[in-house]
Amino acid sequence: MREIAQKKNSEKYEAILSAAVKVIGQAGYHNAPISKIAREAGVADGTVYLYFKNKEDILISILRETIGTIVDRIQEELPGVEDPVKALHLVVTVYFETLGKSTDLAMFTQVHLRQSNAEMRKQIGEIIRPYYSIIDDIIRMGVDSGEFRDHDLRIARRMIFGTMDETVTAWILTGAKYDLLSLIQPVRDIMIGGLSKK
Amino acid sequence: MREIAQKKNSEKYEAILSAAVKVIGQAGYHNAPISKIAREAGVADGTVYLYFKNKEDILISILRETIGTIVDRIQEELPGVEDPVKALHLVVTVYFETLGKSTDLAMFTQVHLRQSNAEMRKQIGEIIRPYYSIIDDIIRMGVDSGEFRDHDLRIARRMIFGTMDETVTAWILTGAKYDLLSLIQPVRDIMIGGLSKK
Amino acid sequence: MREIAQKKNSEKYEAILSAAVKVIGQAGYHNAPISKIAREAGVADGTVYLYFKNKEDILISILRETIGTIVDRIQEELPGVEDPVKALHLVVTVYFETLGKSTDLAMFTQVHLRQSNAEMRKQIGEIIRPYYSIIDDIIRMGVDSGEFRDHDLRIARRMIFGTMDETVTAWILTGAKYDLLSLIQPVRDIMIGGLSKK
Amino acid sequence: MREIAQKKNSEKYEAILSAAVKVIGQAGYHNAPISKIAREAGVADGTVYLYFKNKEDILISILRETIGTIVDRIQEELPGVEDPVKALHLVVTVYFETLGKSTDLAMFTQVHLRQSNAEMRKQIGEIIRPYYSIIDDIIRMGVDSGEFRDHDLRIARRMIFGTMDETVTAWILTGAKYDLLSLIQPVRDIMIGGLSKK
DNA sequence: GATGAATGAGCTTTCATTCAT
DNA sequence: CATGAATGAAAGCTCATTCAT
Repeated sequence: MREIAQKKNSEKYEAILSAAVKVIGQAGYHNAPISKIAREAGVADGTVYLYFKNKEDILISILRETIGTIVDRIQEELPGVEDPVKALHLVVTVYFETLGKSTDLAMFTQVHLRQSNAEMRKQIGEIIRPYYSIIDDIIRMGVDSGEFRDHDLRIARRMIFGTMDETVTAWILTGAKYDLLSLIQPVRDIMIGGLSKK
Repeated sequence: MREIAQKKNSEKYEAILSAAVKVIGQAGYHNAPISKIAREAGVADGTVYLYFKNKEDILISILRETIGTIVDRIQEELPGVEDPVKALHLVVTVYFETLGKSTDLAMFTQVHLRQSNAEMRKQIGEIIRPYYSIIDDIIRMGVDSGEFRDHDLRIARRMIFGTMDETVTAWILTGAKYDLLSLIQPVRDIMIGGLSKK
Repeated sequence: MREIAQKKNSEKYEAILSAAVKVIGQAGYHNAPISKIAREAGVADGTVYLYFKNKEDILISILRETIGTIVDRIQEELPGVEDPVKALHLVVTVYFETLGKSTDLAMFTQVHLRQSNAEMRKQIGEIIRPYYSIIDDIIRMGVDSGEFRDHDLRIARRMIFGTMDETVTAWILTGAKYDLLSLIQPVRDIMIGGLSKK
Repeated sequence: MREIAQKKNSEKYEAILSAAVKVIGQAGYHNAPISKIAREAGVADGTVYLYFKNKEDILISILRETIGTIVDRIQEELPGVEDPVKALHLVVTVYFETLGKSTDLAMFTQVHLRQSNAEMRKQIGEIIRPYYSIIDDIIRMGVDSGEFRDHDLRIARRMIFGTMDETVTAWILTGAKYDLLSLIQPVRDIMIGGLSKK
């Protein structure tokens, strides 16, 4: 098996990933043949396998890049934020901004990524972990500062993540007819309500 | 095409449905050939098509029965409940109880049901609608009674549904190692926090 | 295997045959499931097998009855005809009248009957033989009377049959928009031309 | 869907087509699984779909090539022929020579091609049209030269085509035991008789 | 005689992946 | 590095036929 590592900055690697987001986002994982992705990327079918181990690897890679981008942005801006409410605002903002910019990417993340088997879900879980860690840190920050009640961390995290997730899914599945960013404030508020002391 | 209607109470219909929950729940929709479901149900492949129009119809039917059961139970018990907090408690309880009883069913609902195409999602949406309606009614009840803040209905609903959904998904994907029912109280509390006035 | 003989006059036997002509005539042999024929005939699927050995047997039986009717009518009227031209006129007339009356039957005979395998073709050949004999007799009659040239019998027969066949096929495949009977005269004339001495 | 065009000169394209003529010619369209054709052609099942859209496309393509060859040959030689009788002779000759050379091809054309549904018959009709045109032209030529009576064009064409068709069908269905070419002369003669003035 | 539920063989088509060039 | 022709396994679905009732 040829080496795939460190091709990740190649032009074709990026082209294939973009093509995959578009094709899978619009047609779904099981209606997105490699040949279609390759054509969209302007490469031959076989070339895809020079950059990705297999079709699943494409799915995973997209998620890794997407979540990577989100986590990077948050970790870059978060250090300057001391207010847990503002921190949560940042998390929601980055999430909504990233997915709100591209319906293909949103469809991919919220809908088609779900078409995965057990092994892939394990990998997905690991990729998402740093994102969860950030949320956990914010909750802890709020609890320490006395602003939040002392919730079970997992429950609080799931409320935050579940609310964001459901909001974006509903947005994309109803046709992305409004600006997702307009929901940052109310979504953050209802979360804060759930977390805060009375 | 032979008539499929009103075979729904037949023994074989139930057998196929149960087999499908089990096989799809464990292997996933796209790794669950009809032949596997049929074998599990103890019938011939062709028999499946005497009871279901096609493979998608099985998926939809399972959801309809599951959500149907949940909605029925809630609508049966809800009329006697006047406190919105208790009403929400009921909703969470029925949801967690139903899915907490069968990991196959939970896997099916939380994970594999997501493996659907555009057309199926439309049907799924219609089946789930009454469930959303119940949640909306409870929110309105709370707002009217002055207990809840006057949230955007959709935001509030998504927070409630997203939180429950994420909670069950996390439970099932981490191996269903604890009793889902133990989370009813804290999940309800964090939701109420998000909805309530300070 | 149960006895099928002598059921041929039964009401259900006729009902199934009629239904088969209609269903096969409209949908084609391979799009005419037994279940569809049975429903059209108002009987259960299994009942068909009390009257016919299998699906092919239905096809054969229809042809036998149709050709039988045609041959019977011709043989009934032919003895009074001494002019070979008039005899040929009779043959064409009966053929066109029989098929011109029912587009389902015409589609069946001219189009869908062709969907047969080697074994069936053998049977079809035997059923059609008496029809060929009649045509042969007429040609001989004309040759004996000095009206026709002394053609190779088979060639002449094929010209006659081929011309009729092609005429009816063209009529039915172009939508049966005109009266088939209007072609009796010109078709007969061109045949006679081919057969006659200069 | 990958491009199929212009693969028509490929070696495999020809191999599949030949295999299809053989397999369908011997077993019939509905008894000729793609797998059998592929094996006969020495390719994998999937390869067939690189060269043909689907199974019907194979049928149509064979006809197109066959009729194409016949029409091409006739149109090549016809311009030099001014006698309508000789022209008709040419038409019969080319038809009989082409089909007389290969019993598989004859079986295909005369028997199994009939196993088609409505949509395919439409396409078949269009492919055959130029062949009909040639016959029509010859008839007109004969009428203009005063050699033929002024027949209804369609009747005359059907007599010609029906006679040839029936002749070849009878030849192939009786086992191709004699040389089809020996029938050119008598078949032509009986046609000419039908067309000519007394 | 009649029913119709049940069977299971069989077929077309798709597509991830490989590998000779 | 790149190509794209070729592969062949895999799966959903239909339907002629049987047989217990």
